[in-house]
Amino acid sequence: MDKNNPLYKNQGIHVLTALFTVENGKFKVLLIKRKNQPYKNKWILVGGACYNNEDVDQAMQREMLEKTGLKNINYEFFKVFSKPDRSPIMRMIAIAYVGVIDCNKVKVLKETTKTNDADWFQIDRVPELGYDHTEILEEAIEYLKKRIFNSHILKNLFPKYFTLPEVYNAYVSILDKKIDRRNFRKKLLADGIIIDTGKLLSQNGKKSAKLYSFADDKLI
Amino acid sequence: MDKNNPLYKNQGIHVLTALFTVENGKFKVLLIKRKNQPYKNKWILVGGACYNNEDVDQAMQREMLEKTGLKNINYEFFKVFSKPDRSPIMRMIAIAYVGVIDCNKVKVLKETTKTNDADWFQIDRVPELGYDHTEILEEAIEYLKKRIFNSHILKNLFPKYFTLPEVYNAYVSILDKKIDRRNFRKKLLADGIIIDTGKLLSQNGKKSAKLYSFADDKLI
DNA sequence: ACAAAAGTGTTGCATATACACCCATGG
DNA sequence: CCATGGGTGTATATGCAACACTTTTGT
Repeated sequence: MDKNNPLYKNQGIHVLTALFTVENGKFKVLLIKRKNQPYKNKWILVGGACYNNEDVDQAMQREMLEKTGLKNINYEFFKVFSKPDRSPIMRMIAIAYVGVIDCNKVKVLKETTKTNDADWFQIDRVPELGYDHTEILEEAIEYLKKRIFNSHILKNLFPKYFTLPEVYNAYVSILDKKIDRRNFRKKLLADGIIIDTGKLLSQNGKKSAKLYSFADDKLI
Repeated sequence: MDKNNPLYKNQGIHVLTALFTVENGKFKVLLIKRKNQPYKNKWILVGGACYNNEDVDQAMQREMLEKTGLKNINYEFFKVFSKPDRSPIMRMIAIAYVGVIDCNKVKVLKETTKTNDADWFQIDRVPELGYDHTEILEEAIEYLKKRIFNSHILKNLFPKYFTLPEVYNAYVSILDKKIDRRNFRKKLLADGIIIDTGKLLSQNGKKSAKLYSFADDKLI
């Protein structure tokens, strides 16, 4: 392995996350705006370099903490993006993740050394993104839709206790289609994804809703 | 992105494949023996650098061609390995694939500039490998077992036409457990993985066996 | 009383599993 | 005629999808 062989010198490892939330029934993704070239003033997904003293999962946890202030977030690797020319500066491979959090728990930094804006965008109102991030975002959405019933990826979207209608509405927003409420409840309970806590939440003008929590153990 | 920042300079992208075969009912993996330090004379999985003018899939196809002389092989990415110290020479990330071929179609090079031996090893007789390849091989086997019924990954293990007992025995060898022959046939036909060609193969001392072929279209 | 939201069970269909006997051939 | 190996169907269980009415509460 010759570090100076032009065939494979100056390669870089990047990690990035399509970080989603659901707010008021709207499915949204966190984007940041680049301050400098290349893609100056373009919106992109959050991410950064993988440092030499950490593996890619650790790098993503660090980036997540730096970008959102949150620790121990559930997120999942979904694909490697490696087109040779995906970055105009140098050969850069992207290890891409999907995560879902409660945007109200987060204070996103509007300005950093590299960005001059940050915001949650409704999925159907995302502008053209820098780099190959438009493609990455599309694949991230597809991945999330596939995994939503077989993982705890939504665990950080809700507080410890939540009602069934809340989680139901999140699924509908993300999948962008109707789901049968009875089958939905049956499936999440049968698969042990959520647990009936026995508690009730009284709400004005409505029948009280049961409170559930996510199961602790990991799925597939 | 500063190429000289010591936090993330001198990173390298490697691709490697756990290349499997089944020969005489034995599940085997292709290993090569390193000629030089580090891990001199240790056996490792086949792989190499991803060049700057190709994406990781192209790099793997090129490596596969160089290592086995075969083109257009079905193989599947399964995991990124990125522990900081997995290579003692430099920071090296491994994009890992699984592939399955017919070892009799291949003339593996016994000696190259970097290797002084190459051979197919029965899975239960694999020696301790260099780098983190023992761990990668274990995960590759698990991945293959999971994917074997939902992909065409075995397509290159057989000639164009094959009999049901042949493919059945390969599945049994790889999964290392008994499978019901009737359900096996039903499943592969129902899922459209294999197609009955209507041809028959006469064999000595046995009832003639039907000839099947893999379906062309891609699965999941 | 009624509107709005939350609660809940049953049936049919499809998929997966378990299981055993007959047929062709060569020695 | 028997040993070997290849062929095949049925019955049960499980998982998934379709489907509507009742309860609570505030106005």
